[in-house]
Amino acid sequence: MEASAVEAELRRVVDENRRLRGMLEELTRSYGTLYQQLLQVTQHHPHQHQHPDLMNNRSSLPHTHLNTMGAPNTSTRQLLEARASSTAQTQPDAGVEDEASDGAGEASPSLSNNAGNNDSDGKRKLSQDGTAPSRENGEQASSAELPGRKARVSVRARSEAPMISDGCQWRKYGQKMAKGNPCPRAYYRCTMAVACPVRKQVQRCAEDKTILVTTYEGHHNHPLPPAATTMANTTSAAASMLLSGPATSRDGAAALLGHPAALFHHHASIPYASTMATLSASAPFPTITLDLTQAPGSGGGVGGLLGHGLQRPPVGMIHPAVAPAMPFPVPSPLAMFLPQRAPPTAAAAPAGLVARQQQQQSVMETVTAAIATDPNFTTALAAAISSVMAGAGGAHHQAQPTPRGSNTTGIAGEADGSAAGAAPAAPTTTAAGAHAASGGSPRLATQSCTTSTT
DNA sequence: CGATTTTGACCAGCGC
DNA sequence: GCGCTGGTCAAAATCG
Repeated sequence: MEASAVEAELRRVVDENRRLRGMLEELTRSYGTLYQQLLQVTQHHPHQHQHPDLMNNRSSLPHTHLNTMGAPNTSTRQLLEARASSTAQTQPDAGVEDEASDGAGEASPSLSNNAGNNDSDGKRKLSQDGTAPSRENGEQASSAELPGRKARVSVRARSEAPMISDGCQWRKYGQKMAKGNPCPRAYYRCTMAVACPVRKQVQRCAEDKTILVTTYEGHHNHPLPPAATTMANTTSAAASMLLSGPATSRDGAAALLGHPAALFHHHASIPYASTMATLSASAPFPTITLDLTQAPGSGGGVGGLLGHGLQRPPVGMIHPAVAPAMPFPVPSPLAMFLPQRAPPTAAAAPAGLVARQQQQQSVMETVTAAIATDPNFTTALAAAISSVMAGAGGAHHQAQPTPRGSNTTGIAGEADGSAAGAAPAAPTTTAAGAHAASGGSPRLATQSCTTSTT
């Protein structure tokens, strides 16, 4: 009896495996189709905006927004289609530009409007931004953002270094002791351009000093190096998501809390946010936190994903300084947040080229293996795909507490107890970090999305 | 010597 | 109005 039961179960799993495989293949096809369409669109619509930020985004989109996804993504297609239509309706002047860029987000009213409306910058603006018409003009391109709202994107990453490497040049302009944290908070501004408005705060987590919390604010008004492009896209897109959310809501983040899928579908340009994003609805500034603290080996969700090889991007996107140290290639945006390690080995670059094809060929096998080795993951993947295919209405935002025990994600299962950070409502900053010890699966839905798209 | 960091002072917002 | 806090300035110090 028992043997037959096991056999039946095995058969069921095999069938499920086969079914999922088919779904993945379908997603792969969809991805390819979408990518081709995107290429066509970008080719047929030459630059219409001179804003360097937008230009930068456009050029980087195919790689950073799609490739880093690492896998087929029907929702991305849905996103682009939806955005293409919405763009045509709401921003006829913008053409397809916004479709390829981060759209309203990139124009980031958060900063542009801040430049004009936010009084906190008052006097400094006169001295710093007054000479930077590009900032004013370029970022005023977008009117989608509500005035006075200032989005921030917080990134949590484990790092021994005083500051994570994100590809940009920063100059420290201040340091303060923040209340409730023995570690000082450092203030940096981007120095890659004279009047670049981007600033960031760096502070170690009070609970776990190995975690470095970097908060970005603003949008670069200059071209970015490749290493920084993805980061900029990610943060700006995340910020735009917060700021361009339902206009009727006082807080876009709050609105999104109930629709995590909206985050994913509406802003697929946030390649990783769906994996570990936490939205703060009540903070002075709408803040989205990208939690990258759960590196491989820590038992965290992200590590679980990486461990399963599901976030394999094209090797070209691998951060050379980190990739060699990772069990699997890490998307550059992730890699750049990881603790800086020794310089890349000589074998890193060539190995990447060689591995590229091998990876593409073995992704399916890897996924299959992952599914086979983690039953929970199977369920998670199925649920994720189902949720994606069902549209944006089916998921729950991670910030909404999920009943304990409903551990349906393989990630959560693997990270059960340690990384299933309960971030109920996340009142202030980020509660999704590895230090969040309470159970639940607040990231259930968004992780599922990630699972299905990476 | 220019760029960057340090650090005390200043300012604005907010709560009481 | 006052005090607290976060954020920034800017002179001095330090670095390369």
